[in-house]
Amino acid sequence: MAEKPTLETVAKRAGVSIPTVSQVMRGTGRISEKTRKKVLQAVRELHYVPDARASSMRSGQNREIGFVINRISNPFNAEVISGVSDLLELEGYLVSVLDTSDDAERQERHLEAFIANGRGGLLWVPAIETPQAALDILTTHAIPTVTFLRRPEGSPFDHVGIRNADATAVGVKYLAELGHRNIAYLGGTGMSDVRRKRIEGYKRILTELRLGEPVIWDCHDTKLAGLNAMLALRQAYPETTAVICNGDMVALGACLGVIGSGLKPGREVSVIGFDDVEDAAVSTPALTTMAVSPYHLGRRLALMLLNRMRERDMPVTVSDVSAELTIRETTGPLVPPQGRV
Amino acid sequence: MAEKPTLETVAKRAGVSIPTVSQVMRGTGRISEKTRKKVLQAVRELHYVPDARASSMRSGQNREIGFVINRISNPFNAEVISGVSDLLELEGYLVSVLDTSDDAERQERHLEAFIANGRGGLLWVPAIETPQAALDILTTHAIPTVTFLRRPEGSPFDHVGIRNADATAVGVKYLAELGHRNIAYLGGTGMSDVRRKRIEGYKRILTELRLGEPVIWDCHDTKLAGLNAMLALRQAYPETTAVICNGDMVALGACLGVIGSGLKPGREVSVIGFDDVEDAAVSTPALTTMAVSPYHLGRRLALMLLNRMRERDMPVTVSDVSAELTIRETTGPLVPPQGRV
DNA sequence: GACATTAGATATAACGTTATACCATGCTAT
DNA sequence: ATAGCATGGTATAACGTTATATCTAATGTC
Repeated sequence: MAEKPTLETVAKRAGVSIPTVSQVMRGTGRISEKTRKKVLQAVRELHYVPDARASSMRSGQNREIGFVINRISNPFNAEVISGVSDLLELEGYLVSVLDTSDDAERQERHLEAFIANGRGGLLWVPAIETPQAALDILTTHAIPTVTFLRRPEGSPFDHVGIRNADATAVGVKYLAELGHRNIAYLGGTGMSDVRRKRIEGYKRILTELRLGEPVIWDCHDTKLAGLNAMLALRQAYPETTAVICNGDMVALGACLGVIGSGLKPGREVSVIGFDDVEDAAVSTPALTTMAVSPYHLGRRLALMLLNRMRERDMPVTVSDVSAELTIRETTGPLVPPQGRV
Repeated sequence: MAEKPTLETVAKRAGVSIPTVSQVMRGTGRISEKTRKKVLQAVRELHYVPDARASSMRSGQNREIGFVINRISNPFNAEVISGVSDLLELEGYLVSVLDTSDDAERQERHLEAFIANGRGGLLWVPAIETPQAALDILTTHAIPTVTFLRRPEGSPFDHVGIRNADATAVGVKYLAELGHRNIAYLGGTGMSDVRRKRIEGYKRILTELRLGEPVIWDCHDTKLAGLNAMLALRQAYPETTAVICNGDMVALGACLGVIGSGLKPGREVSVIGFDDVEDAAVSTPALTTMAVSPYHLGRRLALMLLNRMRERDMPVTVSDVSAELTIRETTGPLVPPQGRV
């Protein structure tokens, strides 16, 4: 039932002034060992916790960092969050995560709330249909921001991403070397920056290697959607013998679809994923995928934000890391439809 | 480069006083349509966003709610977060998520930060080794709190959980009816409230049905851990023909382990999971599991917090929902080890 | 012994809001 | 004409901190 303790309460109990308590809490100023002890004692007794709002308002500093992300539940994102948190917490920051579900309106609410709370910095995976206004509001409020994965048109922010076009090309090329000629791109909806780049790489290598016409099949980024999409795709384009997917979840679903058709991934149909989530190595058959280490990507992301926060007028940095072709069991040489060659 | 806009800036530009702007923003007080228009115009021009810290400090209200959770990346938790967010955002609240990784020290930092920011309410999955002190600090600061899944000893908070003991007993009983006599409990580490309850139910039904001695096998709550644990378990107790698992991830891993031994889940070894995550229905073979709807659980959780926030001195409520046996393909009648009966 | 220096503390104002109380008007009723 | 009352707005203080300036002893210097 006790009143919420404040600096004043503590000061009274310790028999000192308010600024003294404040200085003890922060370890600044000149304080004798004797009064320090007295104050800390009072703090303990009252369970005093400084009010971060008042503090950050007055000092203009906030050790809380926001991570506005498109889907918390995506395992890839979840691992990124781990990497980010581990590094930032070591530096004394706190990371709180806001999920937009890729909904631009929800995202706008979150960004506003973020600004309203005067947070120290922002990590941001922009929602797919992010309007220019969202960028503007962040710049006018001078929020240190680093975007992740998706980089909106004309963004003035630092960025950590993936070499999507190159990675996809590498994957398709590998499939071509295995003898596949009808290679589809499976997964994703709408035209996010990421997907556009990947499809760009896909088309580029297709024409470069003089393979067939591009086949692009939309679906959401879940296993179930991948499963259904794979079935539908094989119905529409039965000549397809290999797919490269927009993400591991889709790829894992696609494998289930292949199995469901009585075939075997890596035999009749080859499947390549993207991300290398934990499950990829563990599922059966183990998924061939374009691997990036989400945990380390998270650390890099956090690091870049720290730099930006320390040096507000650094030139804008864009850091794209490459993905590595990780060959497992869902890819294999082309086998002719029936009988032997 | 413009200064950060405040009520003062807006007031000056609109040619009115500070309180007037404040009232327009909140839609309170008596304001003529004419000045309202003027003020809103100025707000738009300056991209003014109210400072939530100042506001919540003065008014004692905070529309931000924290969800301190043990593992964001757990798919079950991720779906709960969706349910929570959807409901609370509809009510005008903002949900920010903090991940403890089941680490008591990290959890303490998060709870302190939570209090420091004077958030409106707390949803909390306590870390496994949560000390009494963590409960104390929340009560002394009078934070409206609802715990989820795990209920610490002597907790004074509202709670939403699962009828763990009963659910586990139902699952084991079903396995027994299929003819299984050697049924192991697989998964979990340490003795969280949840696991204790489930094991309690497991042992109770075992003695009630006069089945064999309990076999309890620890492992972390991931697919990979489940896989390895299953292999080890079969090594140590080859007579085991059925397992009930601490969670779907473990169960899915266990199935992989069974497959890896050249056997088939639902045939030689039956597996039951817990939670019914999205993957459970989609994996092959589809997982039999004790289903609770995480999304709806999340909504219920959110609702309970809202009640508590509105009515601070309501009696403490504990709401345990029951899980439903959802039979799919990983359970089947006992088949004798070799040859026919 | 006068003066500067330092250690150890404090008084005061400010951060951007909102709650409360108050003050002008103009209008109605008598 | 004047009390009474809405209507539309403002002055002021307070929320809990921290930055800045200031103050008092005690110590050191010559």
